[in-house]
Amino acid sequence: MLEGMTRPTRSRAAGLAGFAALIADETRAGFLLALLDGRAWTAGELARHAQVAPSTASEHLGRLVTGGLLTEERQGRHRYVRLAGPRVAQIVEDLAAHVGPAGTERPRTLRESSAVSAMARGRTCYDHLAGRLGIALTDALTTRGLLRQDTGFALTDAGLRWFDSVGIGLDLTARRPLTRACLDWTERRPHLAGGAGAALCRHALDAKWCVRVGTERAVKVTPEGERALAELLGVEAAALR
Amino acid sequence: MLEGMTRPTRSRAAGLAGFAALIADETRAGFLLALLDGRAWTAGELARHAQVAPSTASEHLGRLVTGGLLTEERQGRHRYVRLAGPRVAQIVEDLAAHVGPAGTERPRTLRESSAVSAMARGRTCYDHLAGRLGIALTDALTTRGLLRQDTGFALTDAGLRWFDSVGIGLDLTARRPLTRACLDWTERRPHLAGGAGAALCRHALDAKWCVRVGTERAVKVTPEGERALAELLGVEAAALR
DNA sequence: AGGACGTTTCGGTGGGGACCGTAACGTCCG
DNA sequence: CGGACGTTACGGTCCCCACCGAAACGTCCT
Repeated sequence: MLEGMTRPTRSRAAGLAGFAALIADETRAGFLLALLDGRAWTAGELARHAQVAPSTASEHLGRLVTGGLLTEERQGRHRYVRLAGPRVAQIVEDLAAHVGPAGTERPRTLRESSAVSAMARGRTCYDHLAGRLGIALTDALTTRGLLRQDTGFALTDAGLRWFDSVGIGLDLTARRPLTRACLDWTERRPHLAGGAGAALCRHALDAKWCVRVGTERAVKVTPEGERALAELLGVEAAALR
Repeated sequence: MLEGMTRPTRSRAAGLAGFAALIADETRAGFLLALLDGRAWTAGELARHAQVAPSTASEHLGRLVTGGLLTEERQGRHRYVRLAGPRVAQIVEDLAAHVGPAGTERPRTLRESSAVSAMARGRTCYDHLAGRLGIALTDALTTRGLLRQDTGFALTDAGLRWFDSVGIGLDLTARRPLTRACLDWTERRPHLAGGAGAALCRHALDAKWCVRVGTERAVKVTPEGERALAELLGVEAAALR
């Protein structure tokens, strides 16, 4: 029996290939990685970032928006784009994390080197915290019995109370899962993502526990942040450096 | 300041794009979807499945193996390939699930239609169970308090005892997470994956709770399986049809 | 040994798409 | 109103790569 793919299977393959093709271009991949900071960028900013002509960037953005990876907002003569949502961010993260170890190249200049080490110390990963900072928080939550990792990756009842006591609201009714393990590509270990990770990150930035540094995704912990994290989670300052 | 991507960032973009390019071809995507059944296929089988010349399939397999998506085993004149591991399977699943709703096309013939409905009823998803069967098991575990989904996606202590009592061994020391939510592209809901999902699937096949049907990933529940699932988890037979 | 079969290598062809420059279109602002 | 600026539409070029067939290479079996 000359058994080929049935048509629905073939159609699925075409869809999968088409979707992957949106990411399978260095310029578009650069856009997506930049947009992993969770903010909105203009077309021109992305063009300069990826070092291509504005017309080229415009075409790429058209494809990414049509393909559902990005959403756009027009404001005057500007075109702002951002990742279409947590689902898309997660896919890009997962792919980037899988590639991470192999695709890494050593920094050559001082600027590059310090940018890399700032990213490794702490950064945002779309809407949650990553890098050593993200790992330190995840570890602290775990050792204090607020987060369980042995049977999955879930907050405990004590963890729910902790978020409440700190004043970080969690939406337990959201369709989005409350916790999710996001693999860190600098630390090679999972850190807290999902609704709770996003809420924690938002609170950390609002309460000035950490602030964005530079133009990219890097963040650094403030002195107040060190105090708060030591008091609330027993995080040692050394783990944040 | 003419701020472009730093070299490490550029390199990450190239790596991400290169990896995505491995999936961004309809033939290779078809291979990967076929291999999501978790078994090893020969080069010729995949060539016929995707309806390309053997030489073409050979080239594609070379790229997928080099790129780390597949592993190969040579046996005599045969070249067996399989997905390189759960991590790769998860990435393909996630991408396919994200594309799923848009890329679907209606079946035209009776054969196609019955194949589709068999897949929707129950199938393997690399190493765990999916389709209505996977959902039914996940729901049953949840309503019986063996699996918690509200604060993440994790087995409870009662859940650990349940697996033990049924005689399904779980490796609590494995690097791989015990539970993970895998989004089902027919049901649009999460089902149990990860180490526990794989162990459950293996046991279900070993104990003949379900058997593979057809040449693809579809499985169907046996009468013994219906009895066992009703007794052990309170699953009603109607939920499996 | 010899034929059948699964697989691989190689050369050649064709198509898709990434890129740019130019020109046009809107918007903002003096 | 007119110039600066961000963005887009278009035409054209170039390169990459998916594909095939033919031939070669191993392996299995008789």
